[in-house]
Amino acid sequence: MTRPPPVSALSDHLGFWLRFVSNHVSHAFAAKVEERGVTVAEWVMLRALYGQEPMAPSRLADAMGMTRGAITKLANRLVAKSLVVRAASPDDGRAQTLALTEAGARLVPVLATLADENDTAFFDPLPPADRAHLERILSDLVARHGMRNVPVE
Amino acid sequence: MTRPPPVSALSDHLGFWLRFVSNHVSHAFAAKVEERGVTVAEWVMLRALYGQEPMAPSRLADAMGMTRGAITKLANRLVAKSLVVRAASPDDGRAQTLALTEAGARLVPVLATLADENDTAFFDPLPPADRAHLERILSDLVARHGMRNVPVE
DNA sequence: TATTGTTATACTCTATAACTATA
DNA sequence: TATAGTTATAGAGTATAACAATA
Repeated sequence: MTRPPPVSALSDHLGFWLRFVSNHVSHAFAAKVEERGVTVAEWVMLRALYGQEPMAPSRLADAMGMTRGAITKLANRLVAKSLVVRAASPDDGRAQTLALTEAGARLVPVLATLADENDTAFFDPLPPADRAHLERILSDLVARHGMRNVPVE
Repeated sequence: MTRPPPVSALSDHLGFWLRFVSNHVSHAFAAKVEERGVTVAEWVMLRALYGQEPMAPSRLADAMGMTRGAITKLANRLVAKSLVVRAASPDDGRAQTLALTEAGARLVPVLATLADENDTAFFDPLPPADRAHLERILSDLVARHGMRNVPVE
């Protein structure tokens, strides 16, 4: 019987550790916002609409890096929860707009506070120099690789 | 009309940047392994089985941080692709084992090379000191928060 | 009774493609 | 004919709970 050739382990990759930590932070945040009845993707859409004029779904699709079909589905859920309203565009019969309801606008600061708290709980134990360094390295990577899509997963 | 109170932006959180970068790396890797006909979760299971004795699904569930139901589904797909085989355990009539087929064992080094290349392409542009620092900070966070589950998303 | 594993169900997120209505 | 948006379908991932077989 032949021995299996040695191959790299999952943990040999920086990408692995990045995903490990990122998933942990995201899952903790997801659990918090779900107590408020929304998912992370829904939070991202609510935040994108907050303080803005009614917005075309296609603009949201660009901003969130999702297809228009995905935006429709997400918006449907938020409309069903009475956090978002759809309206026909006055100038273009094809166009729709999405905007927060009053309840949606009230919810965003609550969710933003949860996001603040989640981040604080997770990263505050780090020495301040490490936090700053992490932030700089990550934004460096974003710039180097020209990343654009806002993550919602 | 009342102005909306100012709230933190998505990008004010380190968790946001972490997810941003992590998703980018993971999606690039997912695209690569999918050319070989497997998903990232399937790769994680294949790697876990590589070079090991036939393994109980429940052990894989622990190792991968998934439920037994999820493991069954994942294993079903890999069995259908002839990369994994199921067998009854000799000593316990309830128990099953999962193991790589020859094709599965041949595929793992190929996928491991893709993982190496993906990581290199993404992180090599960083100054070596930054890479080392990033690695240290991430493993520090893993330790501080007692994270255990291997990420497969 | 407890445990192993499978199956069923359901929900989120994703993408592609067909379709409707309007420009 | 192009564009805006919706709808339909499908697949991957997640989880819970019911179930069968065995211990």
